Amino acid sequence: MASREDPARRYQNMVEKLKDHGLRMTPQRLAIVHALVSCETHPGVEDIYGEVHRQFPTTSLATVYKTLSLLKDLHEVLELGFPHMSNRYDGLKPYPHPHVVCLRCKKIMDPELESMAELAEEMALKTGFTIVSHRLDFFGICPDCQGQEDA
Amino acid sequence: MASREDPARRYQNMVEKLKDHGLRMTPQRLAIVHALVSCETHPGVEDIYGEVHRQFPTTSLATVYKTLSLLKDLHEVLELGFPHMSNRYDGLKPYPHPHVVCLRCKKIMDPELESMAELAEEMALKTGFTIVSHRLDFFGICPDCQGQEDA
DNA sequence: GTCCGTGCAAATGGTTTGCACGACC
DNA sequence: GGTCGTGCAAACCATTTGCACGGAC
Repeated sequence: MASREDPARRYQNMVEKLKDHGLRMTPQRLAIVHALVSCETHPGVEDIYGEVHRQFPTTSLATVYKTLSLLKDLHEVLELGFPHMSNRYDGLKPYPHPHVVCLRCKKIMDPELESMAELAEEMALKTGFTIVSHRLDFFGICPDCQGQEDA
Repeated sequence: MASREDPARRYQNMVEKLKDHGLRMTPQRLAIVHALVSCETHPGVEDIYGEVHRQFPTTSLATVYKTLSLLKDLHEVLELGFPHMSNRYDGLKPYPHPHVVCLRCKKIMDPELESMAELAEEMALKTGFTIVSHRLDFFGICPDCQGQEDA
């Protein structure tokens, strides 16, 4: 039973969505979609570019950016922008959810937190805002990096 | 009784902190600190620059950035970076806390939410991360903007 | 055959930096 | 008087855009 974040299913979803919108399925686009669903670690543009470039050495960074922008508009990928590091992308769970970022190795993980929906609700009530999205990030040091001496 | 976010108190705190670190109190710096504490709306660099520039017309944007960077390092101001809009600053509550951002008028407010500490705790337990900071933003439409027709 | 997507290169824009003059202590 | 801060201009750098060729349908 494939979960909602099953890579194969997500791959199909993305391809279908692109086709449904009359967009052409080029090898580069397929490779970008594949890179997105094959990576649990919230890849950056350079990661995706590297992956795609291995298969299609003429691929440009601009194409990666353009395709990511498309998928973002179709709500098939979640873009995580950071002030002091380049964007990271989540194609497996393309909806707002909490993240934990390791400040040392830049790894990004998805913690299990249930209470976000309630928090958004509480927010809307207290402020009168109509909430359309949110962003919750924790920053710290991951278990792997805690053992290491060097800064 | 001045609250912890009292502008006058925050102004004093910042000035003291700067002095304690052997930093010079120039008129520009005082004006920047003043602009920071006089604004409830999480001003952007341009806002602060505008305010300071009114008093000291020779002031440059670079000076504003440099001073903000200093205050940030001293944990006397909270910097809020956003992917698609320029940084906003909070000198009244220079510690991590939730924000609500109006997508239309770019207003930023501080909602009252208690449960963040527990959430961070839960996070640390579940992931093994040592959490050092966090960021929680809600995005939506504020009450003032909900009445307006135009997009 | 038509139109869209690609890839190159140049532009963008907020932020940062280098440097020389002038101001603070 | 020595050092730090300022202000100007140039550098930065991830991301975006313009445009002409080539590929998808």
